[in-house]
Amino acid sequence: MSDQTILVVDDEANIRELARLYLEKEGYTVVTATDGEQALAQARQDPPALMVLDLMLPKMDGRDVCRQIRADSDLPIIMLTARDEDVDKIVGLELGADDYVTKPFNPRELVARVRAVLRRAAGRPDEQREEVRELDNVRLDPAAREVTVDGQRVELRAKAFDLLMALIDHPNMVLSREQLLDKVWGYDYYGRTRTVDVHIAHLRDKLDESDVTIETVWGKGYKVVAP
Amino acid sequence: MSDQTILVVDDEANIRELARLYLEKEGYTVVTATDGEQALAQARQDPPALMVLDLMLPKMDGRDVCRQIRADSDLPIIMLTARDEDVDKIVGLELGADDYVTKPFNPRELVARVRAVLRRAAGRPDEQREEVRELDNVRLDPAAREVTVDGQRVELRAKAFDLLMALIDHPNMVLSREQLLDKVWGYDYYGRTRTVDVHIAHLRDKLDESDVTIETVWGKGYKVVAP
DNA sequence: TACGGATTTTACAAATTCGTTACAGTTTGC
DNA sequence: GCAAACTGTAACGAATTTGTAAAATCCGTA
Repeated sequence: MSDQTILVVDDEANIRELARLYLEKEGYTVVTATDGEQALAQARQDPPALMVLDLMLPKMDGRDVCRQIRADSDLPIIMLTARDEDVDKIVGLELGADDYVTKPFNPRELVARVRAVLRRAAGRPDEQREEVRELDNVRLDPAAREVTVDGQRVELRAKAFDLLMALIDHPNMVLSREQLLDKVWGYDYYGRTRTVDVHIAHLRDKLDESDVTIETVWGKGYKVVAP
Repeated sequence: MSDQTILVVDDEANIRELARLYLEKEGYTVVTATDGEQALAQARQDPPALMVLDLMLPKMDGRDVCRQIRADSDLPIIMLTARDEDVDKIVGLELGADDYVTKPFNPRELVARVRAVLRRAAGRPDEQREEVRELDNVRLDPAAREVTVDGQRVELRAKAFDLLMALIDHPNMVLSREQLLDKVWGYDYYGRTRTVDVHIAHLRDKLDESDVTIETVWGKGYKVVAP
């Protein structure tokens, strides 16, 4: 999660500040630009981890900024658009943005999408988010949704699989029940945090042949460790 | 679940009581206000963990209450709205509420949303620096919540861990018991300062293999030193 | 609609931590 | 040296957190 920089590009100050407020609260570093040229210059000079880009901008339209960026980079881009915009063109071939949020937007949704896009992009430069994870003798294949221990297939239920993936993506890092709910169940999940415990128990049961263990960090959450 | 207070603001008594009934059943403490001014006063004087706020209120509209609160605080707010209200504005830019429930509402849904919003709010607690600290042969990793001495894992309880981190962030500097209570227990902690002593003793016990020692500065506090 | 597995909630026991207190031991100022 | 102030620490009860089995609910499929 090493602090990632988000470049927010919008000509309205209150939108920039709203985005800043929520993104910084989430631990991101936020830099801003007010027009297209500035955005391009900024992105070139000090590439952020992701760009939030308004479609309508002074000096250079958001479309053009997006195209220029896409001409030579995979920098993740989330477009801010009007509700009646043709979304297919934005996210599709023509512009190639990674996602979009319609204005006026719910800042929590923006944060969720930023997180999702970054997660997708995280392993992308060479590999996909579908990349196979390996931790010690545990191997997790997202595409096949298959987990093996020492090459031996282990059957996991859907939630257990996602939970293991969330944990294994941050080995040796404590993840709180809240974080796990956000990652696995979604940020808008309405349920009890104890649900996590039950799935952890199930997972431990399934992984008892493996060298990977899920440790309880008392009062904080869980983490996965390999000896 | 350290009992959390919910402030329910609505001018209709039966709505307040319905909300109270269900929220109290869930273990929350409920206080109420009947108009906007009262709500603001109440929220300022004794901040609740979350506010359930009707959009239409006497004296001061729910919108204004929400804006005023948002002007200087992150207090979670759930708005009660009519079904045909423009939800984007409420949760989005304009008001910045955390969630909304349409009237007439299903009390169970209200409870679920309260729970979810509180969970999200709890998920973003104290943002300490996540960098690894090292002092002599002691290494402290906040993300893993792991301390090692000469590479050897040392198990610390939550409070001991936080205490060590607070001390190690200011090596050679005397920190008073009050300062430590502020940093580790939070500025609003109400308790004996001697509690610190007990945890210091525990920490010394755990760190006896290390070169780092916690010195008592008589009448002043403690400091951590490395030879 | 009934069935069956997956998921979530619930309930309770067990484990663990925490704050306080009490008292012995230390240090300081005089 | 002596009293007062301060600190170390063991012990204990209370509160919190966790593990887990069992019940309840959800959900897709036959």
